[in-house]
Amino acid sequence: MSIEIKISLNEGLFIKEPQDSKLGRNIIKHSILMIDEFGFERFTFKKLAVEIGSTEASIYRYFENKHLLLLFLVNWYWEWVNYLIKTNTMNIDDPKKKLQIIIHSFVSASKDNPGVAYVNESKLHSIVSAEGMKAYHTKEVDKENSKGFFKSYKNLAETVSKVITEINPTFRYPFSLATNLFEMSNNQIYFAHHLPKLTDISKDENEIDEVEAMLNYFVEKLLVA
Amino acid sequence: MSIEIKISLNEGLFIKEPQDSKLGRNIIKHSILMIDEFGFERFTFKKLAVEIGSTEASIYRYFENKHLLLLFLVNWYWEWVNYLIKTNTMNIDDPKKKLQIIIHSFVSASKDNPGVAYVNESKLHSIVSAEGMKAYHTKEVDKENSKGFFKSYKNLAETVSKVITEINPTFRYPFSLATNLFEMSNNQIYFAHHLPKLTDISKDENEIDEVEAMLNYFVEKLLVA
DNA sequence: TTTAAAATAATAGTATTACTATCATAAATA
DNA sequence: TATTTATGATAGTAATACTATTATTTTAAA
Repeated sequence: MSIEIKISLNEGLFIKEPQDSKLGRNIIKHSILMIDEFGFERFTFKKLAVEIGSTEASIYRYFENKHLLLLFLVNWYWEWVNYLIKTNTMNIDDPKKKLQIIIHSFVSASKDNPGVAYVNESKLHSIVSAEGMKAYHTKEVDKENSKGFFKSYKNLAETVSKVITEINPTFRYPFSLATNLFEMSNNQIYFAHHLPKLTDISKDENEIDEVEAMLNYFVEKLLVA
Repeated sequence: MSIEIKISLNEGLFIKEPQDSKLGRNIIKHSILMIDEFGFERFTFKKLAVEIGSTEASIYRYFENKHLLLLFLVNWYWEWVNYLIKTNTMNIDDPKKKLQIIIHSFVSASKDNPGVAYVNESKLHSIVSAEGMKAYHTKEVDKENSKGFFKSYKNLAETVSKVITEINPTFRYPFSLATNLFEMSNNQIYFAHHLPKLTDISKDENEIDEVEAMLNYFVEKLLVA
């Protein structure tokens, strides 16, 4: 017996719910592995089809194109982080403690978690860190935004901004700080791995902990000190 | 009579220096306009060639591919911001004042400037804000980094981090803060335009000034208060 | 001013990508 | 068992991202 988590996402993100069939779950699973391995640009539906022993046509029955597949994965991740935050802060009253848990979730949504069989949360985190922003840096943002394709990120920002406001009701930039904590977390981890001169976070060691400490320090200074 | 600025960039970024010929400058000029108009994904050398009345083959003599062209433009922008910072802080002693000027340069490297004939700095700023991160979020980062293709960004981070350290010598994250100020500036402007629920910056009005005020506030809190 | 060198244009061609369409077969369900 | 539904196999198209070749124009040197 096990607890099953199914994350529901905006129906416009897919043609057919991939989480409800074996092939669909296989698409999710192997697209995560392959995007992480080859990068988004070099990832194609053709390669994915070969990998999972299916065909391009079959994959196109689930996702309109690889951009929407990425958007699906990124949304899944945002929802996942939201879920982690909700469950882990549920019984916590102190908003400062809550924000610490949020920051911990941002930097390590991968570790310690039960997880979903067909999602490698750790690799999905890498993808979000390395490719996530490509999901909303396109000429279709406005159209896609009106369809609610970024709802999960907005929810996340909303959740975090509320905690920020709880800590300091006079702070004027709760949403900007919320998104910046998330973006900065991803960015600085990415920099530590690939462009170390752009960050103070050291590679190879426990950069996760360092980023966490840094974000906590920033938040302390901005909201409390 | 006029002052001419020529920004020299890493020679690996291009096959033939585009700033030294009419066609090259045309490539720069119209690629900026077209990437801004259509977005990076939909921009192609074919379309650019038609636009400037040249051919794909001719453009390929200047740039290996469109990714390297983007990297060229983004590097140009980084150098340009660096140049603005240098000239505008030259006679300033107070490091806090210097950082204010730096922040001003980040948010509005477009306005008030003399500029270069074949570069629309304002649109280039939009491109950096919307597409800039794509220049280093690829599977080739490490290889390209070893070739020095991100030198200009590192220089910028170095310059800014020094000022940060001048303000507060005990601050432990000068590089992370430097890059974050830059990234946050671009991000929050982009959010204000396209995903307003993710930011506190209001659209349409003078979002530039708002972002500037926010970053100044953050810096004040983090380094001084 | 002629001549050679260099830059650009014109044209063609290839492999890959991002799809769409059709039909056959297998699996699930009524 | 019949029938809908999902998947597989196969084919095909238009666009993209190049490379190669040859012709023509521009520039610079002799």
